[in-house]
Amino acid sequence: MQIKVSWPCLAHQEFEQSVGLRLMRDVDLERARVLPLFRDCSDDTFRTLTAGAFLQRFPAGTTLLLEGDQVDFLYVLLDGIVELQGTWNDRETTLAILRPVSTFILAAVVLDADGLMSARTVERSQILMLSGPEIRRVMTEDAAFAVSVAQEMAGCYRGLVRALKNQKLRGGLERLANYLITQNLRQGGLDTFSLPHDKRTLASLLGMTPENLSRSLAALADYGAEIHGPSVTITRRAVLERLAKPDPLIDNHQPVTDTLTGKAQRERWPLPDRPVSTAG
Amino acid sequence: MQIKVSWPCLAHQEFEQSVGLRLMRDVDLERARVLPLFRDCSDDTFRTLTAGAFLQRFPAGTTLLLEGDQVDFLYVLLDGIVELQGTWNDRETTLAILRPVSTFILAAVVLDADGLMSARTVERSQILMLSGPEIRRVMTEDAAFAVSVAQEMAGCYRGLVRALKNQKLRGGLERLANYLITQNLRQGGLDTFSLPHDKRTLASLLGMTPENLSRSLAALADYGAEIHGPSVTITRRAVLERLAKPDPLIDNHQPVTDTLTGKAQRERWPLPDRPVSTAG
DNA sequence: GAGATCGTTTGATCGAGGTCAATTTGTCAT
DNA sequence: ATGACAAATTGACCTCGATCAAACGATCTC
Repeated sequence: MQIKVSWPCLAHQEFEQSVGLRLMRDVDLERARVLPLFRDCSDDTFRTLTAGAFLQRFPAGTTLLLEGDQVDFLYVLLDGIVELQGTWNDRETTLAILRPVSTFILAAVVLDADGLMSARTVERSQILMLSGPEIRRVMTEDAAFAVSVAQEMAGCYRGLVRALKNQKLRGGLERLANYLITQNLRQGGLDTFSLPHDKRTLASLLGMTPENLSRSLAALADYGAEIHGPSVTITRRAVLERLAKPDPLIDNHQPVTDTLTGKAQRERWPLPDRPVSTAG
Repeated sequence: MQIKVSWPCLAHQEFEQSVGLRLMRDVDLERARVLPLFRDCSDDTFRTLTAGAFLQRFPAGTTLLLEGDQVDFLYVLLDGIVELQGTWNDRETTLAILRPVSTFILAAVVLDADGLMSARTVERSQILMLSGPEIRRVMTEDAAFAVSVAQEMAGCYRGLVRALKNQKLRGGLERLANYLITQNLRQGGLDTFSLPHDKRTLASLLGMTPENLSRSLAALADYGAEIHGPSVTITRRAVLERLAKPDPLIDNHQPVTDTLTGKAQRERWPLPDRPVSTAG
């Protein structure tokens, strides 16, 4: 299904739409262009990459990639929510929840290796798929693009270091408290906000069972946070923070303003679930 | 393909030696040149990077870098052992143990950010230090080098994905069993081999307390592995593997032959502690 | 509206793993 | 050897978090 395009003919378009697959429109190109990954590359590079790319809509619950699979594409989540998960011995854990605009499985693409995690859509999602071989080829020709890839990888890496420290150094209640603080800041810092996912998923992300998450949420009433359904109210922030002890070397509290650029913007990933808005 | 560096004047050399600091000799340059990170870059790039670099010996137990510090250098461990650790709230955990030849804190260098982990020497170590700003500058000019950096980062990233899955999906005994199997394969696969670190460090790497590691080691007698001091003997491999259930998507069993190249070689890092021999 | 289904909550129980303390072993310097 | 110190082991105990089971609530279908 290689596509070599100026622009799609009608028949092509009809076919693609029938399977939820489309070539890229200008609007979509715009959205991709402003990503840190593509912002600095040459027009030529960008054109090459997007020419062979395509855009697809997936319904909720679709498995995009199974761990162990050969990875043929770099995925860019433009709309919707995607969960990255790992499995072993009938156990399953959520490694990250992605919101637009995020890339994923870049590492596997760079190394032409198989994926170490599965990816599935949590909600109906629009995803841009770029040819893996093309990415690798283009990297060797456009230093600026290769640098962007390295920076993106570095950001992802640091996200994972944070996640690992979070997991090894903190207990469940502490992880939860920090998650709420982070989430609160990301959503604007008001005293009341809402949980962005169902609790089953959240529990898996935090490395606990749903039962335990439920109890922990209740327990936070004594520590300045009250939860009713998906709604969270921080009643005594100081108390909550005394429990959570947030640390810039573990928690990334980037408030995600659209104007944010540079190194801060760069460390953008397995931050369990932070909306990184595109500047477009 | 030797690189002629302009050699330091005598006074300079004396000063440097007095603090255990040296510019690089040809032998050292050779060792660095064959690293995946430098193998593909131009002679020009390599010369630029190494000209401003220097080599230093550190005694055991030296803290090279404290988490949160600004990172000015890319470190390359040429000899010895280095531990990467993270801290929070008076707790401490080992994130990786590095053996020659490994680079570390590359992500922080790429993004010009502060380090998320501390680094300290476990044994007397020889370390090559390359200017961070130089690395960033050179990346933009030599696409091949930028690609190498991206690949190195991708390898490190995948190592961390494995570590996180290992931590979240397995229990302590399972982590230990898999550690032994991996270690055994790395050391040649004989039935008897030895633990490469003291048990305190190993416990921290595996995410458990020293007391628990001790008990777990004893418990493995029932699962086909007997441990006496630092010596491990696998008595019934099948039984041990039935407990461990090793998985290529978590455990990297690369036997580290010197001739190994390509994508396998590429995924080389936070593999808790595997000797990556330089091909030289 | 009745029933089915799924996610969440709650309770009771159990096991893994952490903590504290005491003992043993090993290593090194005197 | 002896003593000193650190590492490793062992035991007792307790906490955290997992598991099993049941009840509850919301949503959807019929």
